[in-house]
Amino acid sequence: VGLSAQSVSNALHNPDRVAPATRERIVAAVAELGYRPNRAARTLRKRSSRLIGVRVEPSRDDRAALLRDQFLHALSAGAASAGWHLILCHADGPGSEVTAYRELLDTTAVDAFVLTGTHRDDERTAALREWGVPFASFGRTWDADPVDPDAPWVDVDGREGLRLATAHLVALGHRHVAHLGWPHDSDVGRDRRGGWLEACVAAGLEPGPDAGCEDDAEEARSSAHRLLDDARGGGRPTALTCASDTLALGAMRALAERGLRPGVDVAVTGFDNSPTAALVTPGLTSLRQPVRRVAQELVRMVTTLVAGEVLPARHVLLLPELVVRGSSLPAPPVSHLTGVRTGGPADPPQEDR
Amino acid sequence: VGLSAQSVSNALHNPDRVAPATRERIVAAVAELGYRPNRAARTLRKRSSRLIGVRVEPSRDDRAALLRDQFLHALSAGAASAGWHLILCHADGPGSEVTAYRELLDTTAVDAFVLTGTHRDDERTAALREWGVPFASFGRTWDADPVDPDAPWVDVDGREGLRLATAHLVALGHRHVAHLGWPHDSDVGRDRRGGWLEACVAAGLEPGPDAGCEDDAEEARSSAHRLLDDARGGGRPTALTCASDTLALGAMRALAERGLRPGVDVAVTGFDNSPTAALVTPGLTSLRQPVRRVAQELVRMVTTLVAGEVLPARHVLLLPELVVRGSSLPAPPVSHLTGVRTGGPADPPQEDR
DNA sequence: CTGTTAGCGCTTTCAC
DNA sequence: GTGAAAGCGCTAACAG
Repeated sequence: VGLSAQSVSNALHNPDRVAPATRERIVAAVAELGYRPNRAARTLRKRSSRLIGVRVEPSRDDRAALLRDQFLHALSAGAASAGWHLILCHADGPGSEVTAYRELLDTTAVDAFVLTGTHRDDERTAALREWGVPFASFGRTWDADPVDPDAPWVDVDGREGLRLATAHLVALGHRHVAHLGWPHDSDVGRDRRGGWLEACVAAGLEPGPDAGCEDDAEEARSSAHRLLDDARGGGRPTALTCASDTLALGAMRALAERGLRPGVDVAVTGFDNSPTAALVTPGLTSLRQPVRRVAQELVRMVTTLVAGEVLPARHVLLLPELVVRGSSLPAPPVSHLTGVRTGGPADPPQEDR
Repeated sequence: VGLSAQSVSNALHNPDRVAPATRERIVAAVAELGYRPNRAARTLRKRSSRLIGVRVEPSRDDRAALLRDQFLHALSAGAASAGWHLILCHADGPGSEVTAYRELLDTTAVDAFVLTGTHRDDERTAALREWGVPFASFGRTWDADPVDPDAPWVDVDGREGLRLATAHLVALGHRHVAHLGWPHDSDVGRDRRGGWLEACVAAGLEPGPDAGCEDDAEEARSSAHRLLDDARGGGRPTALTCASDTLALGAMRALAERGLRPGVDVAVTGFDNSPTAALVTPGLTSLRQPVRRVAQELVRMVTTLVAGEVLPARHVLLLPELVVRGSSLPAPPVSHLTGVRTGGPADPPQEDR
């Protein structure tokens, strides 16, 4: 346009440093010629790539881990709207994850990381903290470290979720509500179990039996059988709250093996509201995680941190929402001949607030 | 090490241009100092980023689209083992996808793309072809374009899959096998339906009724009801092959509404072997897509293309594998008291060949 | 076989 | 308000 490259750069990034008229001319030319700044050159110069590293974990076929797919999409959407991109980071084991992070960092390939499923004494948070790399985590860090328990995270309130589920069951008249959760050394598991316990106590009920097992449908099946043989809390449980959809689906299999109908004979609730929950018959009552909002918050956090600004809130705890389907409702599905259905695949469109 | 930067570069990328002794010295120093070449600088100089662009599509809650998650992981693994990385590309609508690709290209952010779910007259393949950008697709391009029907793809043989499923049902004694597929304008749907038809004919059976609907569990439910009311092919269908797990799950709901038991009263098969298939009760017989191999082939293809070499095979068609579970087996699940189970969540570990 | 030169496209700094 | 100079870290091309 007869101007120096510099003015173009300024016009695009420091609009106030350039005469309004000149700027207009430049912007017009940029649009017309379809000019796009070169990412690599900018990265080289600014030592910042506007790239967020995320690890994609291997999926196990026996887990209803579908949340991850939605999460990645939402995260990608959030990043895109802020002019950022996601780069996937591959690590085979838990140990190699830190190595993979280091490599991405050293090659100036990423500015920040988003972690998922952080746990107590997580080596990833420790490493990133030590390196001074911006990051945020989906899931509390559950950090016992008194030095800096302040790693930024966004999480969904599992305790409140299980309180909601349990209260829902109590409202339906259940007096013997059991819980199928994760092992006792799991912070998330303890949190969710706590919600069940609180709701039972709040309703003046003696809590039913509870069990903890890995997030595996087969283990859940055996554990559910044990719970159904247990009469603590006053008689066989008539309702079963589970810490995840995977566990709930395992429990539903146990019910089927005993000739019991989910909802009608024993109410079952899950957690995550995975697509599977809507697809099984009867539909699985579950707790929807506000994945979109989680992702938005995470992007906001890491971009803020990369900009060197201070976070308004280092921890965000969002509320899950109960989605009621047939697995917790006493009425059996109505015949197709009547055209009436009970909670099934045709849930109302899910506007993820 | 008292050597020039150049020799270091050579030692790492053109090992034969440097004296073996010098090279060893360099390699040792590199390891000791933890030197990592800067990605941005290399990209700038070589005009190549070793980045593959992939779009993550929005997930709908009513589809068992879990394959995507596994696929992304496998692709990431394949890329990593070749020294490449995946960058996620976000696009809201189908139109903006091409725009998003263009932007990633213009900023030299990516060297190639991997597409999924390509269809006839796909604007993405058209654009990438026109731009001369290396890409490969998971899913045939079904290209009717006679000019260059040669876009590289990897796909899974749906026709053979439905042949396998149908043959399995025929072997169990079913004589009235229906098919629940996708709309007739879907190439994939036609392909899978063809497999069912062929297997029926090969077994000397009059094909049962068939229906096509969108990949939506609710639509599948109504369609399944219609099929079960249909007596073409000689009597009410006793088996139902479906073009996807989502459809099969919708069909299983229809069965439940009629008081029919999957497997025992009407056999059902799906396609994809999504995690949901293993988690429902009874387990859903399905066709496993060799996702890992698909991903490996795709990475091999795009890296070969980027290197400017010629592809040994531009099209790779892989075979799915039948995974038999309770939904297609006549015996009802054995009581838990006996300890014996029929096809359920505890499938043997799945070594994705 | 090794070192020097140059330049990828951009932006920070500083004259003008 | 605008332009010139310099350099981010790397590697292709060539000279020594």
